[in-house]
Amino acid sequence: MDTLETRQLAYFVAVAEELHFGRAAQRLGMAQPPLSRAIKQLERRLGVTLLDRTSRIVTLTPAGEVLLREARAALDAVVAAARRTQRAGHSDPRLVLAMKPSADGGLLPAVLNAYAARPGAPEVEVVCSFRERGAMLRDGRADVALMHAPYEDFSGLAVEELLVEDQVAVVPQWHRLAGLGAVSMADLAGETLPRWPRRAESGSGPVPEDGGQLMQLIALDRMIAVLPESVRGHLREELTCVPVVDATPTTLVVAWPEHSRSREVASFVQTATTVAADHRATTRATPATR
Amino acid sequence: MDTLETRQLAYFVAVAEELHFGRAAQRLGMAQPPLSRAIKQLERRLGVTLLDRTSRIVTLTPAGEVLLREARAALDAVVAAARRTQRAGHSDPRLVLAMKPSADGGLLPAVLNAYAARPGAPEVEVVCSFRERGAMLRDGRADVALMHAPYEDFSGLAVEELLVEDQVAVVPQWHRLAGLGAVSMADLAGETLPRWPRRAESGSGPVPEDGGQLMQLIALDRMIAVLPESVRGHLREELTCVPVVDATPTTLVVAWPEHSRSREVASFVQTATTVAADHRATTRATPATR
DNA sequence: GGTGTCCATACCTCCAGGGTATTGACCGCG
DNA sequence: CGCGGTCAATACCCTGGAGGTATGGACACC
Repeated sequence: MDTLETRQLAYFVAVAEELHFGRAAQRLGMAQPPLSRAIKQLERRLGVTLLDRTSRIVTLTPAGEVLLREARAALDAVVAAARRTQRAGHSDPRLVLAMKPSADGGLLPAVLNAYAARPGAPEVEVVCSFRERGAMLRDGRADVALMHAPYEDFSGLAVEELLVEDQVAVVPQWHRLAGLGAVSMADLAGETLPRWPRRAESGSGPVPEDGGQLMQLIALDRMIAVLPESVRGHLREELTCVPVVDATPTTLVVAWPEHSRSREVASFVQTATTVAADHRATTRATPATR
Repeated sequence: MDTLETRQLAYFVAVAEELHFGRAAQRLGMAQPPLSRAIKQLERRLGVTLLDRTSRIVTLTPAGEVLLREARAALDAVVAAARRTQRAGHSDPRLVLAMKPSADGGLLPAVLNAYAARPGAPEVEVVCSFRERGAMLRDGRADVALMHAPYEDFSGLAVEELLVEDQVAVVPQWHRLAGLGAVSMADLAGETLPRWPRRAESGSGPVPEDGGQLMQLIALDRMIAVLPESVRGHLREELTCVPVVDATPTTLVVAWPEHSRSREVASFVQTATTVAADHRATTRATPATR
């Protein structure tokens, strides 16, 4: 038996996500009957039932859930292959760095300068994405990313630690906590904290789409947030922040797709780690400048 | 533009590996012209030249090298998806453990017993592979593997350390080093050591295909080997071993495919780590039993 | 220049993937 | 209980593209 085709995987993912052949077909831009056939053929090929369909409702079997997970990963790998190849071929070598806005730990400028100083270093294109950086690495839209452990999913990625940051609570200046020198997590009880959806779970409460929106919500006193202390440099006037003594520290890491150890990526990672090491040394020497 | 098909990737990999359209077509079980067309179509689709062909010799462009790497990974992911799905569906849940023969650090029996004692634990099928365990995890032939850091490629895999082992030199009993209480790497100068081909490099010297063959070669005085000390328990009569004081210690790890965090795998990993911790504790209490 | 090698082109065939129309199972509702 | 509504499955047709054969054309070696 030869390997599955990506088309089949994409079809299955669509159906598994919609749990509805009609809608899935619509989403795929095709009619429903061929889709039904394709899925059935896939099941025959694997010798496994993937979906239980009672002409009223469609559900995933355990095997179907496995395939959904695996198929997503495989499709990511395929589109990543295409994208990386295109970028490797289309002259103009650029390194795409993905990051969350204002989440560079304050050392991005230094890193970019140091990297640009390297002989033969390509131009670095910085793209900002609030909650997609892992996926961007996996599917080839980005080459390296700044991410925060332990809050993100690093499967398929290689990482190198840059620096450990304590966390601070970001609050409006007139907030009850604003004057305090430090607070603990217990002091935050009762406050609305943002919900970071790990995997598209629709929980209750607001889900900020980007950093600006988050800051806006905080300024409006709708919520407060616990963030790495390097946000201090990026706060708008009416906000301030208070150290949270017992929040687990967050680690800024540089991440890249595991196998693609290109010269440019390796060089960037190395630059970033050395700059971070310097940074740690100097801030330790002159602590708490603010 | 929609995604590449696995067929195209497989075709490209074949050509890129053979660097010869005729042989690649033969290997794929098809005629040469359609293959040429398919590759050309792939290049058009990506907008990138993958191969330089001068009607005499075929070479990979840089972009082609990128695609070769990426395509292999993507194909692995696809076949892994199929295999894991089949295993998830075909009743009879078994956990497949891949290991190198006699490379269990002496704690496999305890791990298997402890795991079997867990309620609802599936049967464990142990498969031995001398130099394919990483690939077996990546393409879904195995669920977990015992591997040795830092000698293997762990990209795409998650690992958990089990135990650190010092290394010993395995030599015939009549060998000049056999009587010594310990040796250093310098003492091994001039000896023939096995070449472990990382990625199908054909270096000089013998390349043992499996452990038995290796031991045979040692017994025939054709070579000696530096291995983790837990091989002591598996040596044939005419061989002995000598600690190598300055060899970098090797770490026995349990590895599994990064995203497939199934209950069974997680449970096995947990069992293995606790058993290993116990093992470390007891061997520290009663050191050097042999 | 002849010959062998090897990739590209031209042209044909055929099946698999896709479309339309319809059936059949299941539910809700009057 | 019958009626319409919703979906997936089935039946049937049709077209594009994957694959095959024959041949051309570039290049090296003798």
